[in-house]
Amino acid sequence: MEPRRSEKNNNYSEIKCLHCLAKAHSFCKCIAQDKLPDFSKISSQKKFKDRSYIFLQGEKNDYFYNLVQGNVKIFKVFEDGRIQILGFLYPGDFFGLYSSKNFSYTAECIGEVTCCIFNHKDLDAYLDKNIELTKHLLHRTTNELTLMQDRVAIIGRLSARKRIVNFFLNISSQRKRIGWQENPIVLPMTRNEMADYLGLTVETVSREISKLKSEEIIKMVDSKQVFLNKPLLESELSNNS
Amino acid sequence: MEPRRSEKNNNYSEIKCLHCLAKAHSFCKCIAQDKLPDFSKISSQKKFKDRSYIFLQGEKNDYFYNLVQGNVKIFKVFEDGRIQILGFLYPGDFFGLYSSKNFSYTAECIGEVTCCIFNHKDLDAYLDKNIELTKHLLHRTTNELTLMQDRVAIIGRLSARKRIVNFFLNISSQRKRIGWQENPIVLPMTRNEMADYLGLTVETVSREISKLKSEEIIKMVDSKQVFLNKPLLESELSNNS
DNA sequence: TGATTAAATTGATATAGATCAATTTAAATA
DNA sequence: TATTTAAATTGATCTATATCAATTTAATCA
Repeated sequence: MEPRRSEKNNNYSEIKCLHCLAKAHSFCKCIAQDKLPDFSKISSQKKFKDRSYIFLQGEKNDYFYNLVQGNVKIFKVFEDGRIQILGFLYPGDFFGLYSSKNFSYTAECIGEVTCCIFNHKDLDAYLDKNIELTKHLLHRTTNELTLMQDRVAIIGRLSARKRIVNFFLNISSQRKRIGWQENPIVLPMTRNEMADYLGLTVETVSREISKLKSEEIIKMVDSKQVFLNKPLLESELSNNS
Repeated sequence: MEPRRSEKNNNYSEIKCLHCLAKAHSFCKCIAQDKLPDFSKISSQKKFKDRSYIFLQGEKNDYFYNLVQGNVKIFKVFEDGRIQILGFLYPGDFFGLYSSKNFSYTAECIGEVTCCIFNHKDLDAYLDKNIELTKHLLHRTTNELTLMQDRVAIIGRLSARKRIVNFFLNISSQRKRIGWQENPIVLPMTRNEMADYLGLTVETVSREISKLKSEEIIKMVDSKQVFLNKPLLESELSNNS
């Protein structure tokens, strides 16, 4: 009989949100337990393979995504093939944006990824019923805006060395925020991706990291793990020489 | 007797929104006529002098601002005095952000300015009563975020020339949007401010503008007005040489 | 209106970071 | 485990933009 379980789709429909791993960090964390089954209905979960595209810059944007598992990078591509990475996303981050224009960037999976997918219309209708959620989404979006403003300033005005130092410190505090160890940090991205994120070239990133190593401001645990001498890094940032 | 007019303050209290010049472009444009007197009560209007600061980076942020008249620039200052301008604001733009952290940038008047000022608490309480407004604010903030992402890509990856070309074209379409003439554009800011906005120096801005002039891609009507050869400018942007 | 101050332009030079190229190291795969 | 492929590092050189400095033009003020 299965009266309701299979009514909508194969995504556990009404129960998936109850067991969601990312809920604690997601925009939907403010939804009360008893409202979750209803909320569950307006999204579906989908898995993506390593390096697959979730959507492409320029495509029609009808969906809003919430990252549940894995990492996603969002980036813009220029006519000449140059790339600017806008962000490396973590579980609980949302993307695709809440508006029905075209995607202004591409979203690509780094490793295996699971996302919740919301149709704009459905999400919009749900927001009408839940002002708390709407306000929370507004807060999160405002926060994203502030971070993006920081990046404009960093890319517009800081030297390569300072951009990298700042990048390391940011990763460290991000890790702390979500309860991971803040010191040896892990760089899940390649040097090339770091460069594309910081508005630099691989070579410059590599050279500057080498310098920081030789000055013992950082220490490589292995090629992906970096131990930070935080006081020295902080002083690097406020150093006007 | 004046039973209600002076109840709250000297800001026309309940009627100022009815006559607001900026309403058509403001986040509050979705508020119905009959709800305006109530909405009017949660903000006050204030005038600011040319070059005065509305708030400073780092100060406690208890207010949300909506620009009614004039222009405002928002910018970040670094320890060494360098500046990164985040935006030149027009009537209908909001700033100060809807969140109670510290201001992450400074807001300064360009010319005489009039602002609507909202206390966070009061605005927050009002949003609870008006989901339409909350959603609209979310939309606008999302839009700001998209624009800021564009700027990260532009500053991170485009040459000085392309940044300037893009800047001119943006001003032109912004003017069109608010119903002003889109071709000779007016540059209300100094070359120095342009440089601080684009992550360049004055000298570079000046030189690149001179080149565009000599190549007849732009033509100066006077030092502040620029006539754009739009097709040529557009092709500059997609030019990979 | 002339004097003062600020803004913009132009030139000469320096340099941070890009580009091109080779090598080393690490990761993926047969 | 050896082989292939990709990522990272390092070197040599170039170039776009910054810096320093002088001049011109425009704006402000007494």
